[in-house]
Amino acid sequence: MISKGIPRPTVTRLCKIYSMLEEINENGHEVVSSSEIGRRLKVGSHNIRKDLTYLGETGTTGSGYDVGTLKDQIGKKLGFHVHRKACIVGLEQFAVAVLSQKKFFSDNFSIVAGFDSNINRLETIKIDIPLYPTYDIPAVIKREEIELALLTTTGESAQAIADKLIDGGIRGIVNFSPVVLSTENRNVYISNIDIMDEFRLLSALFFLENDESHEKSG
Amino acid sequence: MISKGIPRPTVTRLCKIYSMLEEINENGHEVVSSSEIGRRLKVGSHNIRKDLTYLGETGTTGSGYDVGTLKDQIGKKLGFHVHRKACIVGLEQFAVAVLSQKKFFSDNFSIVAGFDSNINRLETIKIDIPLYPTYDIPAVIKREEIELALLTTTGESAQAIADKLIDGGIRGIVNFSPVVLSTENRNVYISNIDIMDEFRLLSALFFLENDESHEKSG
DNA sequence: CAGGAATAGTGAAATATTTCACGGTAATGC
DNA sequence: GCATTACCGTGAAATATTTCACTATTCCTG
Repeated sequence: MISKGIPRPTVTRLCKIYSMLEEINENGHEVVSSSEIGRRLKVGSHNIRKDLTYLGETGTTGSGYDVGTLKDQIGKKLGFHVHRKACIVGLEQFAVAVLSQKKFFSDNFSIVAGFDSNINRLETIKIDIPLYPTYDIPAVIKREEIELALLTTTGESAQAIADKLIDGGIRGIVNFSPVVLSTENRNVYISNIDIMDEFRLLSALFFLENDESHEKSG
Repeated sequence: MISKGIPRPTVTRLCKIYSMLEEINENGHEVVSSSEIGRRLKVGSHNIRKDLTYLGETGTTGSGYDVGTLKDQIGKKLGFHVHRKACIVGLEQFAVAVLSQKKFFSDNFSIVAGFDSNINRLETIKIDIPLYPTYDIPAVIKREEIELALLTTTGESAQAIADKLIDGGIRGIVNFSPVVLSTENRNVYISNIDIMDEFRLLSALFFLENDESHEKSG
């Protein structure tokens, strides 16, 4: 029983490491060290090695990790070998931008449905995934066994849409609308992404940096 | 010396609380309790109250926080009273979607410049902010005293763009390209946002949830 | 204005996470 | 094949963060 309760920060880093390994692999490198990974992620190599211990027997050599093997091990541990279906709700500019990226139709995920409350938009958009009105959300989620959703609607409708998604049995929602979604349902994971919040966080960080260096000398 | 070294998780939550307070304020509510905030953020009320102690004398009553006052206090502590200029690099669909949102031109931030390596695109886009080619990045950043950047280019050019931004003296970068940016410069904060990574994280979380509930009973 | 209910503030305890230090293993060079 | 170097794995120590328990304050009701 080596593996048990992987800490959340570790899971987050493993996901990033996985992405990085894909990238490294494309560039033709075959081995990578914990310090190299750490440098890229701005995290100590200790931390990376610790993270990797949660994979069980990491099966690595005494001189770096084999990129392909490590990627597979992370993938197996975190379930990336299971292909998952996703949908996108809200079909305005932002959604179109996302849908134009090929990677959302290969790899581990594929977007298999789009929803919008504006029926007219469904007909004018030229995308080769099936499009539905939002009232069909629960039915389509169930029928297609969709597990993930990318929510790009306005703040006003976001919570109602989320409720529909959850009603259909969605497992994860990436929320790009500017409101914080909430649900009592413990089976659903929600990731709220808000550019304005990111701006705020960054500006707070460098603001506090100055602020706190004052206080150190006081 | 009540205030000192606010923990990073606390800063992150305070930013979210700030956004939430703006929202609550619009809906006309005047007071809010720690448990209400916690419920929305999926965090314990203890945690919220602890977070708020970092504001110094929070000056609240024994029955909830005054929404406007609390917002101002967070804003003052995190530096949101200082208006900051931002720029956007990469002017394709995603950028257009962002630029159509009014909030990026009011409040605490304003986008005052756009950059793209494709000179032709600069002329065809109809947006009322000044547009420049990417080689002008350092000069414009310095001249306009831009502190934040939203990076929406492809992965290939992202790091080179980031270097230019940093060269110009940028303080924070929100990176929407799919590569993890890195810099040795300790004065620059970078937030990497990758939708694919979010999908991975969410799917890992619910995958592990099942996995770990097995192990509990074993 | 007294009693009860709801809520904030906070030091201390409990937990979680990161960092460290060091033993051990594989490749490299002589 | 021996020494050197670069690296991983990991329990233990150090830190950071969250949770708790309890006191004090305000509001509400009668």
